[in-house]
Amino acid sequence: MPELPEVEAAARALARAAIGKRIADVRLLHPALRRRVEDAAVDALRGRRVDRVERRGKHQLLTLDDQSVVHVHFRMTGDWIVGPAGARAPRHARAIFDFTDGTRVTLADPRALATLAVYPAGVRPALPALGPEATEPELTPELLAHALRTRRVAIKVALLDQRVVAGLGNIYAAEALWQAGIDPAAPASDLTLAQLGRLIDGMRRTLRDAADDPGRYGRGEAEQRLNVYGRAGEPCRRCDRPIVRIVQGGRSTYHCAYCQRR
DNA sequence: GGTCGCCTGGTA
DNA sequence: TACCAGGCGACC
Repeated sequence: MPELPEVEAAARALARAAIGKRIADVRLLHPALRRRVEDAAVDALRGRRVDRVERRGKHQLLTLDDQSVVHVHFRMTGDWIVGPAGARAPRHARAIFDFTDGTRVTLADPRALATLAVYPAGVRPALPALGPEATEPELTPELLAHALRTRRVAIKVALLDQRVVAGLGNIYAAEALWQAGIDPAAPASDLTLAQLGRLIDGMRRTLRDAADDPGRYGRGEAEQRLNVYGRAGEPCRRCDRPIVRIVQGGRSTYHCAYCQRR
């Protein structure tokens, strides 16, 4: 559940489930998480109260009452599952937070690529640099042009760079480019201000549509609102020509070669 | 510019 | 059995 609207929904669910509660126990169930987090750091969470839940880009930060911070990134397939403590661990449970009121939040993550880090009070969480989010008014064509001025990489690849714009993933980057009628292979620095304006509109529209229905994309109703992603060979909803799949930076890009030509 | 590794699961 | 997968960092 990796792109911004989904992480936003997850962070809200986490806030509802955790803020104000005291941690009774934390267990890391997957060796990849245990490798990354010291036992002592996990133990130190016991007895702490969750004061704040914040989202920055696709990162989630839980601030505890002693000002220590738990940093979680879902990567590809992470999600929160809220339920009663004492129940059987959900499928693909990788970490479990039990609260003293008898409730539980589980990090479920089939691919086990999600990351979790604990920062003691006074240690700043080591978040990577993040650009503005597409929905923020400070993101203007001029600012985007500045960020991309030296970037010869394909615009699709640049959009996945969270330092440029925070929150877009592989699916919505392709969708935004379709909305804007921009060739995903165009060098990022070649785009005109007019194109960048359309691109920002396309990102906002894509994210707004997704936020209306933050259910899982890739199946069910959510995928019906995708215009290009996963639709290779199917007709473009604007011009009826077939959507094509290309690979950029090792990842699939779907686009309409007619509507999105240079 | 690109590739690989991290992990596991779903699907052709 | 092989390929694909929504992220991201390390590396060439």
